[in-house]
Amino acid sequence: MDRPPGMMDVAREAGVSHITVSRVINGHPSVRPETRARVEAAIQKLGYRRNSVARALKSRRSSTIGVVIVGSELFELPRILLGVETAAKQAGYWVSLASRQGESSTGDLLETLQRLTDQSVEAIAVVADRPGTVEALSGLSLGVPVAVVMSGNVPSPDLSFVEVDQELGARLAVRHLLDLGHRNIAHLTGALRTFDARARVDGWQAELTASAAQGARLEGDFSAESGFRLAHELCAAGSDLPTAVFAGNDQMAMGVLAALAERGVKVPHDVSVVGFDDMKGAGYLVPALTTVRQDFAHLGRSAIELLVRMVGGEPAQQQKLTPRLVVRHSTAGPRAGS
Amino acid sequence: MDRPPGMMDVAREAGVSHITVSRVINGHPSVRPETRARVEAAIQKLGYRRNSVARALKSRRSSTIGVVIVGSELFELPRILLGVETAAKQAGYWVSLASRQGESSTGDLLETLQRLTDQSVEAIAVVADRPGTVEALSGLSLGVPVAVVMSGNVPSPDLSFVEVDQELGARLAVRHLLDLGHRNIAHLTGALRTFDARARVDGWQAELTASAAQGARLEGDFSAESGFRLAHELCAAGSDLPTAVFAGNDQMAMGVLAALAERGVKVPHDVSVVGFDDMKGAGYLVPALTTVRQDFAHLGRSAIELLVRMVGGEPAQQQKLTPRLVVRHSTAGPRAGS
DNA sequence: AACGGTGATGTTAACGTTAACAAGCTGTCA
DNA sequence: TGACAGCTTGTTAACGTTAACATCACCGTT
Repeated sequence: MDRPPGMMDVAREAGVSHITVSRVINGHPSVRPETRARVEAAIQKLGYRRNSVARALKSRRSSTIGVVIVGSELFELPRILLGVETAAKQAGYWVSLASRQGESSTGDLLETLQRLTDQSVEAIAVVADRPGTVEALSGLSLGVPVAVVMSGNVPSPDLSFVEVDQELGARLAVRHLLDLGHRNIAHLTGALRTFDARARVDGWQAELTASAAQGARLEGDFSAESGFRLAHELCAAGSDLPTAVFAGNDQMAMGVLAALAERGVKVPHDVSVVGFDDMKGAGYLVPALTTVRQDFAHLGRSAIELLVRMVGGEPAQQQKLTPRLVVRHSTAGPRAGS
Repeated sequence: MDRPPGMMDVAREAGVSHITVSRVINGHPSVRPETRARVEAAIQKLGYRRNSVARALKSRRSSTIGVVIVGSELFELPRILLGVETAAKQAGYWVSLASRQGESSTGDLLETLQRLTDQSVEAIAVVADRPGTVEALSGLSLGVPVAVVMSGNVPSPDLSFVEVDQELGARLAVRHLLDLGHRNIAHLTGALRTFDARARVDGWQAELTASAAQGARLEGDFSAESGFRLAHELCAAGSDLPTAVFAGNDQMAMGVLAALAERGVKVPHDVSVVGFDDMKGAGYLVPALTTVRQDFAHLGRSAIELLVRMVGGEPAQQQKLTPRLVVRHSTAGPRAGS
């Protein structure tokens, strides 16, 4: 025979019935040790492996979690994915991937989710950076637990949320600058269609008004190029140069540093710069970038752990992870004479 | 009833037998247009979706490709994954993820692969940066096509390889430096246990000896920190400072730039620096980094396309993608007086 | 000695699909 | 007219597993 051995084959080899084999495999208690040993020997001998597809069909448990990735701009996606995969493996789950490029027409999202449920995944994690996606999601009921990773703020009874507190992160960054004595703190935002960019703007704004400080806001898109361009704009604007810049993320901060270097503006002497993410190598920019660290692997892990609990019957919940300010050398007090 | 409708339900609704429904769904030619329409209406009405698990069980075609990720140091993994997912989707395949942290004990790798075949994936792509993994792989036969992504050079009749030509990339980088007039070109390598680091060393070495030039070689590990440390070592060594540094990747180049800035060594005036990868933002380092671009998405796409063809019966093959030198501002001719 | 309970094993029937074969219907040609 | 081809549709039987129920032996109890 060519096809891999099944329970029947093992059963024949061990001189028992196939159901006994099933029981051995699933660790069912009522199997005589001796029988168990015989079955296990047969399994060894034949190199039997359980057919997980048949198992999924019969038991309606696929042991698979679907992961949908919506925006591909997510720079730190791999770290999330790694956390997801690790946690899933640990919990005995598979990870099935489904990304969606381009803009989120709601129907298209639904189609992706359905493709996933067609596979009978037991739960779905949606990594989404756009509020639109979350709204689309909150409407439909798929019959499986869904957790949204990264975005928050759209409470829905059936959806779980796992996110790093972006607003808090922004506040930490801005407060750090305020503490250093800055009163004019510009914010070069990420793409405002994304959730995190908005939350960071909110945090920046809130902290600024709380301290009666001020600062310009220019919209970028998370790319280094946009940071570069906006920093130049800022400089070109002339007179009231901010003494500190809060960039939408580290990529943008890179662009800012590049632009300021081009203009001969010294960081942090003339202008302080703060990023967001703590991307790989952020500590080796020149100067080493002060930034807000997000633990992406943790994010992914939490999402899966939450989903596993939801599969077990627990209700949806919202989880906010706490970002951490990492102070390096791109921030300092404002120049005395300005 | 609570469970989703099956073919039987659709068949009843349309007044045909379930097998006709199957034929409609699979686009079988011999179904009368009128019948087809009736079935399609029933499908619409009931919101029927094919159960892909049952399909996989019966037809032994799961439409799933397994992706194993071995090293997690792969900085550019997400781009590969994106290419993989996109191509897979296009070809009508699912992507099932399985990463393996830590060092590659061969048995462990086998276990991961088997977990994948247990799911009856139709093909497996292994993203591996270590030669060890490839060797382990070349031994065993899993019964499904396997393609190795990233690593190359271990020809095996059953394995396909898709890689960016690392050696060529290194040669492009070094030749560029040679063309500029550099004769002393140091190489700060990536982790030498990885395949690409080794190939880059080879390329650097080959090009150097071909031009009777020279240069020191220091081993790093692809991290910015190692680049930083090694660049300092290089400077501390004293007298015969190289006029150019070829870093193992862009991260290391970042570290190099940081270290040189600290030492007051001007790039590119005093020393030229070349990286590898063309990571996001490489153009916004100070100075903008000359580097070798690898098209990772293309890599992922090629791997999947190759696997799909292999599923269709084509033999294994090796594919090398060509990297491209991106010249920016971190390279220039050596200082006249040195 | 008969009874009920428990623990170990087996029998049967799904899960929802597709493959293989069978059968009916239509139309054409000898 | 009958037969054969071709198109359409249906019947039956898997695929490999698990759930539900059935069976049987064995033990302690009354």
